[in-house]
Amino acid sequence: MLRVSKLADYAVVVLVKLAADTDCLDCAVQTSPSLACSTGVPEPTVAKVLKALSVAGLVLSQRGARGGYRLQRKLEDISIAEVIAAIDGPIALTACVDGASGCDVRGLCAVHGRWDLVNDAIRNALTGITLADMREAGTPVFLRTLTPAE
Amino acid sequence: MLRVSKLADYAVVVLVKLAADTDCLDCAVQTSPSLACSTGVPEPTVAKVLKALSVAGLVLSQRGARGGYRLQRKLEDISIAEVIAAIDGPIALTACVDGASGCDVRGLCAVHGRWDLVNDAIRNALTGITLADMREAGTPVFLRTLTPAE
DNA sequence: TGAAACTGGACCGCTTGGGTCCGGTTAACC
DNA sequence: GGTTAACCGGACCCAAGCGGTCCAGTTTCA
Repeated sequence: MLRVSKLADYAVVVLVKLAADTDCLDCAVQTSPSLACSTGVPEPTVAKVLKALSVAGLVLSQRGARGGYRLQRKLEDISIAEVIAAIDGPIALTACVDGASGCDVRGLCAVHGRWDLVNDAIRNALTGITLADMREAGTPVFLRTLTPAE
Repeated sequence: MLRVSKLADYAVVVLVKLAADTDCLDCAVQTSPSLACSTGVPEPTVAKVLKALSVAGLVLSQRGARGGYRLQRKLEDISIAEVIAAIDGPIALTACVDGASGCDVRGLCAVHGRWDLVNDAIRNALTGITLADMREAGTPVFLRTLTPAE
């Protein structure tokens, strides 16, 4: 299904939320419990996401009392590709990308190493979209008549 | 990891192989056992892939003795997006795409409905690549300047 | 010194993809 | 007309990975 993990989805939500309340980067930090509350994502999950974003250099963490997280860069400077890579690892569609690991039928494979083409296309597409683009839809907080269509 | 399923990977391999031996569409069909042999993919798996490709209209199946499969269109007319959609279902990165099903925190979600942007970008990227492009790898053609965007 | 918050790791259940198997149906061939 | 070869359409099982949780440790502020 070519899906992105839920964690990556949460990461985008959390990052946008993180920017929404602290439009200046040096303002007060936000804690993971508060982010969990404002996003509706369970707190331990938020913590896990923030941790991954921290090691990836997308957010800054501040330990101790009055600690928390804040954005390290502006939303405009963070691409979706970076977020996905931070959470789910490098963007690689198949196992046999650049011959990394055991493609046991490589000798027979008619498209060996050609997924790189697809990978690059996807990567370029994701790099071209920033978190700021994602936020645009969210700002009208009365978001589109919540039709619980089911 | 934004991965594509192995089945979709196999599908591409099988389709390219299917075209390699029958460059004219009306030639003899190929059976799933023979495709399994020439691609190295287990036969039941090949059969499953071919079945899915058949219902998607990418290959034609011929039942009975001397039956088998053949391409319904040329490789140049089949995009990677179609193959992935045939195997893994519609290309949708997250569950909440176009509000399909239960995003239980939709009211809080700051990027509600914005993944469509990413989905479209991915879909366009995948639609622009055909199976013929994938096949080119068989010959040592360095037809691109594959600049990894990172 | 205690409380608040991040850090790092382990852990677990569930979903889902990958793979297999079997009976049924169709069509060519003898 | 019977046999055989191949697809068809399920059901089924196993393992890996993901989502989610928990806990002990560390850091910092009041």
